[in-house]
Amino acid sequence: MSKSNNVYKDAYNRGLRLLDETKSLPSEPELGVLLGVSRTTIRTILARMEETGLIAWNKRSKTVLRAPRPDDFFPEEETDTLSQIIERSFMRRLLAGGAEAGMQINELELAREIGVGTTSVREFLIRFSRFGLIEKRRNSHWVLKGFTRAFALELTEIREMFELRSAAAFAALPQDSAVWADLDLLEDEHRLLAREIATRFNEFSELDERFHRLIHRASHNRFIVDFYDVIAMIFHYHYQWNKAQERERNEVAVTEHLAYIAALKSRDLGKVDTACRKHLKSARHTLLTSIPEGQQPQQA
Amino acid sequence: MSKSNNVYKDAYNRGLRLLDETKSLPSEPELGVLLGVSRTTIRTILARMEETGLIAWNKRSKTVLRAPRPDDFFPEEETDTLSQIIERSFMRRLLAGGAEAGMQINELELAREIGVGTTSVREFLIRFSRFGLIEKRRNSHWVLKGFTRAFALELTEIREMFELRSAAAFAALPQDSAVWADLDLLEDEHRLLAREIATRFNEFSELDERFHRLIHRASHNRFIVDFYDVIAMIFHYHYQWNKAQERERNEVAVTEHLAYIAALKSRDLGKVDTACRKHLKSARHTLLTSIPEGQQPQQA
DNA sequence: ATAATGTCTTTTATCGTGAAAAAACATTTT
DNA sequence: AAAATGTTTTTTCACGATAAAAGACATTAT
Repeated sequence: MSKSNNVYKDAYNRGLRLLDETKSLPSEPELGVLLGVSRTTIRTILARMEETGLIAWNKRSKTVLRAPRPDDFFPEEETDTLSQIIERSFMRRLLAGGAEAGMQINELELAREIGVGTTSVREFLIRFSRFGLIEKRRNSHWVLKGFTRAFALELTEIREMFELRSAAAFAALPQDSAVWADLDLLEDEHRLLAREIATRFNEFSELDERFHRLIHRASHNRFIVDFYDVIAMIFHYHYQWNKAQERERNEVAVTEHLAYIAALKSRDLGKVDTACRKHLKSARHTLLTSIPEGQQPQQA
Repeated sequence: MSKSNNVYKDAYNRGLRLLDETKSLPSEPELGVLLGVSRTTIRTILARMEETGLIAWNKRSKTVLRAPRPDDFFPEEETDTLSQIIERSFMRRLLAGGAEAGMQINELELAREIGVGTTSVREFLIRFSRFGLIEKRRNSHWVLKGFTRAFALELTEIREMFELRSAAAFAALPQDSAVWADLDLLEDEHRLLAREIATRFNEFSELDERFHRLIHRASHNRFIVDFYDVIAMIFHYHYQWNKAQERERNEVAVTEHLAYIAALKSRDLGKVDTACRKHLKSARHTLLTSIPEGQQPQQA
């Protein structure tokens, strides 16, 4: 097993959804753009669609024969990239207990446990190291620094610095900038979510990320934009294992976002600063209270 | 050739220097700590030292028989890590011209050109990506973003934010903190260098890095500390290819550092801020003037 | 009994290999 | 002739294998 065909399977699944909408599929290059894969993969997909009787394929003509059934789809778990699989596996071990700071990480063991090659694990760890949770000892093992209170504080310190700056840059953007329309759209989504927060509170995470990324992008600084990956990763996994008061948390956050948006639209730097600080403060507080006390970082 | 023994060769070379100082070598574990390698490697080193008649080795006794000659040392280029080799090779291509922004980077081609496996190149690129100069297209090639004016501006923006904060944290450190002694030592080195700047100006880089790292460490924030790696990398390579006005540049910088150090020692936050800003401003200016104008980033 | 040396086992670093996917080139269709 | 399809080549991704290096265990010396 040298390389899984998850790119094909994922694109195939997404391709199935196109069948509902049209009576015949567009050209191969067009499909490639639509699904974000190469023509090679598109042709593999079309070949299978023909095989399973979904379409009749002859050169340019790709006629839809029937609507896709649930069993036409590849199972979800087969569409994940290896690095997603490794990441999930690793994060589960890290957050779902038993991961002490200072612990050493064994590439070979991890690889065996997850059932993948060592190369993939190595590459994952290298990529993951930028999150500041692990560190490599020169030609030796990796060391886990732990998801500690210190980590959360260091993370939020940078986050606050970056976001305050980005928010100020955002407010200073000219009126004809496209971001204002994006902001309006996000505002509407926030309003909608606020109204139905009782049932849809779990949809907030995704909205939250889009909102903050929009703001960070105004900094026009790749280091600031990229740093949001660290924040997003931490929030994503952390709140997956910590659902305490999720509804209340998100309800408060939506309200703060709306105030923050209003401040941005006022373009009054003072108001922006206040609203931003208020939101960041409660975000930090939420994160910190969810980390057990007394957990001290063990540094060499 | 599955793995070069550069760890051994480098440790061996460093080990040779120990022979000048003593008549007999310490125990194997002690040597391991001294040279930063495992006992396995120490024993390989001792075996060779015995073979070449440098020492007489019998269990605990490791008597020095003769002083090492120049030809006892392994050639410098054999002591480099693969990633160092790849990095140098890559940076030469990047900085020494011909590297347009938007250009695509081919792992296989790079690997062939340097004469290493693709895995090592891949791992290097992943590690290197945190410097913000390259970017990966999802399951496809890497794209060079280029060492442009925009890059330099984004880099210095973060640098200034981080250093101002670190400097303030430094000045606020209690009098009994060990850093003040470190600062005194660095001050002495600066004074010494300032006196002999005419001949030793090329030694400034190394001192510069140590000084700024000391300050950044005061932030107690891993993201700030780690970010200095980006700065150090850029400065290291950039000034290796750009020696224009090196002496003048460094002369000014030494003076600014001394003022900066004095400000820190005064523990007056206003003075620290002023001195720090002044130095950072001239550092930015120096970096920017060395980048050709009109070179625009090509973004998708 | 502590700390060294001697020996054996495990892990890391790197390569070559092969399938998946992308990209390039050639041919046909509109 | 522009854009599609058909075909071939190249590149990326991931694995298992192997030597270097680290680490663990057993034995011996002080």
